[in-house]
Amino acid sequence: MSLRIFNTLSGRAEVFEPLGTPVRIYCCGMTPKFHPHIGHARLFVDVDFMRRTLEHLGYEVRHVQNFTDIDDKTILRAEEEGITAEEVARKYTESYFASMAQLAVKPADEYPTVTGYMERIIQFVERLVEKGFGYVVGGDVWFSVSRFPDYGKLSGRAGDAGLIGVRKDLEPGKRDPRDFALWKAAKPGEPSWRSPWGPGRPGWHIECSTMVRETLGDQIDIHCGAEDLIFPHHENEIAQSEALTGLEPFAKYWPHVGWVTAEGEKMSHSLWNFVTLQDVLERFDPAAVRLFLLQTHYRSPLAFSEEGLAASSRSLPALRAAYGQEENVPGVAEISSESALHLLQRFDAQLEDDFNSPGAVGVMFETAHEVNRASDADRDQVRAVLRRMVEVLGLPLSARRSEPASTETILLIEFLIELRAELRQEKQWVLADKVRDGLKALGIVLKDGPQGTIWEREDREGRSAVI
RNA sequence: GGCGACGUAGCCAAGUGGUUAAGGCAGGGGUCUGCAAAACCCCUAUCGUCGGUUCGAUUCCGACCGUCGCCUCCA
Repeated sequence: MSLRIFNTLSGRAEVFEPLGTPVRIYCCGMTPKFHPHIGHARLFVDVDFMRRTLEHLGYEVRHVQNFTDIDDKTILRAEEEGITAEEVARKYTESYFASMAQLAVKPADEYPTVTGYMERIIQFVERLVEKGFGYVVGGDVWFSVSRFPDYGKLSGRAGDAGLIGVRKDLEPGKRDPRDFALWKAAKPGEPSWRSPWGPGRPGWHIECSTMVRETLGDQIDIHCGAEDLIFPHHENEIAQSEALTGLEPFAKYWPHVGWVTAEGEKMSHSLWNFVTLQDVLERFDPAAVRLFLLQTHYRSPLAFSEEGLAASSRSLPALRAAYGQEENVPGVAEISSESALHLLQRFDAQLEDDFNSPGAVGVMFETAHEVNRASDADRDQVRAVLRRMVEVLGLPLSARRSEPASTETILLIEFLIELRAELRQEKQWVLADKVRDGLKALGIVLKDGPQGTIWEREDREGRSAVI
């Protein structure tokens, strides 16, 4: 088997054949104009899962993700908050990193920003003008779509069809309704940068073309982002980049991540119907949030729901128990148990089928059950495989939210367990149960097993940890 | 209007032209336990509707119904 990736460019899944090593991935990041919401989390968790899959399958990966730290929205937000656009970008970029760390999203290798690449963006626009793909009107620079015959190949909006829906009222100076801004002259009071065309700032699409080229090269393997970026953003990126370099494809594979909806509608900052990640991570275990997101395939629409999050939370204790605590488990390479290897193969097959995370999650749960079913001889091996699966899915199972219990608390609990053991020996069931119920009320759960009684702390929705 | 996605058990969600249609949550029965908890075993789906192709379709094609999205800033 080999990895297959759905490519928006061709409209079907294709066998993944990288251009070289490392595999170069660029992901359109966020505009830090507010706290990230669940929709952002979905994109970045899914992309992180793709990256982990590639690494698991033996590829070396170089992953770049940008921040659009200056645009109309950050400027607007700055006015609302009474701070500078720069401060807005910094504040919400920090919020992004805080939430992503909780979700165990691996950091990208580089996080370019618009402001950090301003000179090179300007040079990129200059080259496009020189080559006749851009034209200057006043302080604005426009990309001339008619000069790029391949326009529309990603989104399927070509020719006349592409015209429909484009803003009807032609902006002053535009020669063709499809043309889009490479550089926008600054309005009074707006942040601006000096350029050959006067003070202004980059159009929305040129930043990504520039940053891809500067950080990864003229042609890359995978360019991802959310579905809504297909048109016009990614379409325009292709036009700019391929026009400049004369090389195609600009990016070989274009997987696009689907929506998160809230109450039947697409969740978005502009509709104000979003749930911030901060808020969700406050109320639910980060591992449950990540699991919830991964339980839907990246291309399918995902309906946000508290019930879904709660269901994912409830599935964690069993998974954590099978995952185990401190035990040393063998490395995946040393595994000989046939059932363990078979499970891993089935897991990999799901990954290779266009990053089928729900399928992979299914195999992971089967593996967790197999840990309990396996013979003593095989258990560690199955557990090792389970741990690898959890790692590839990136579930932060071992992250612990609550404060560790103090030594005194632990001694006290152990004393009560001893006391209860004696009561049980004397068949003083009422008193023994009173101890157990009392601890339960404090969030301490006792479990009697063949080796004695163990205790766990129940934190939040369905979360428990052996301490 | 143009382009596209989706409709599988109570809920969420994979998947397949023909043996038993994953997995999670919820529910039911059982084993274990002093009772629980955990764990394990078992049970719960004629795959939106109507046609067509086929020896055979939930899976392919068409129509219809329903839900959602992009075409304007959007992850």
